[in-house]
Amino acid sequence: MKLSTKGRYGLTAMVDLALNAGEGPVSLRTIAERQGLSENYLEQLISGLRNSGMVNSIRGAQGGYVLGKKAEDIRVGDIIRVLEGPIAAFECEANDDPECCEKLDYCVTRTIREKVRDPVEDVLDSITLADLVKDPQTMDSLTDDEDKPENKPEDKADDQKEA
Amino acid sequence: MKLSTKGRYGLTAMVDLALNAGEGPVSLRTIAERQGLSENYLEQLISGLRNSGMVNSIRGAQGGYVLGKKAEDIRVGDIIRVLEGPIAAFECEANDDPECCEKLDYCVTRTIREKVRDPVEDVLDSITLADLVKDPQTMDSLTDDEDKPENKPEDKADDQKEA
DNA sequence: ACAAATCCCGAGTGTTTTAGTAAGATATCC
DNA sequence: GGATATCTTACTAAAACACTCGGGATTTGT
Repeated sequence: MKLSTKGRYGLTAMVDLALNAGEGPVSLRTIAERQGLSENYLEQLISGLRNSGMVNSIRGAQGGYVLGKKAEDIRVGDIIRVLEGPIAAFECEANDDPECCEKLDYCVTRTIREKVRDPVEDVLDSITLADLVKDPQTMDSLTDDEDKPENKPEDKADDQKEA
Repeated sequence: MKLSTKGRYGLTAMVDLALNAGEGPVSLRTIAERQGLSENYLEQLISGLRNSGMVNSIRGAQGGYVLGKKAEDIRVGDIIRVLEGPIAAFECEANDDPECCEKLDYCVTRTIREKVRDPVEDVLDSITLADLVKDPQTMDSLTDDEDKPENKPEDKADDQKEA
């Protein structure tokens, strides 16, 4: 479930681009250097973003990349989908027959698929690049927690590695 | 970003268990057969779930697994975290120094991390196993909540302080 | 025209993760 | 005691990951 470097680097690059929108193209070398990423690797990642129209490229010296649309029209979900494939994909395990679920009394894949996938995608699609470069307080409508306790629940249910 | 089979199989098994709650232990073989999964593989996955207290095991003949808490107290986010590690993890790329972001004018990782991670986790944590086994229409409150700003996912009397 | 900068593209590579299989040990019911 | 289960560890083929590398195409400045 965690984002791989593809998603992280790509999202980072997009935010960098958004921060520098309207100031001419930004080269991959510039992004790679100030974000501490591999330029060559970033090249591969951004090609998908270019193909999907989220960035435009300007070739040649003094070239680089610019956002292909307004930051508020680029959704985080779109970026993730391009870089990492479908979000929270649940596929029927039995086979590709869409009716297989009907035959199995206990096939729960479809239920999970319908109920979990969409809300997650909705959240990612509700956040745009513009949201990511806005000042923190304007993000409150998304996080909705000005009085968030932020207490770490003491159940450490996520470490089966150590111990 | 997509769930691996670990998350899918584990979630599927948990839903299966929830559907059969109160009817005695369910063996992995039973789950594996009716969901079309590998029993041996499922064994490995469920051990993490057991260690975190989400399922209890009964050994021996006629043994199996039962939910360790009520279905409404088991969050999908918890299951995913146990099986797949932290959700939507963004780590600082530079190093582990929490102050590294302060030094880089353009380090955007922290921004993304804070703004994207929490909403996704919130969604996953707002869906419980009970939601997944409920009839479809009762799930509407989760999927079309974009026009109800007042309906924040308040802590619905969940005591995640299990002994 | 030429060199430098830059995007573009595909191939190659070491490491890690995935998605299991397999086998044996332990515990419980009948 | 035997059948049924959980538990635990070890092993592995294949895929994905996270790059590196080399070369080609395009534009800019001189």
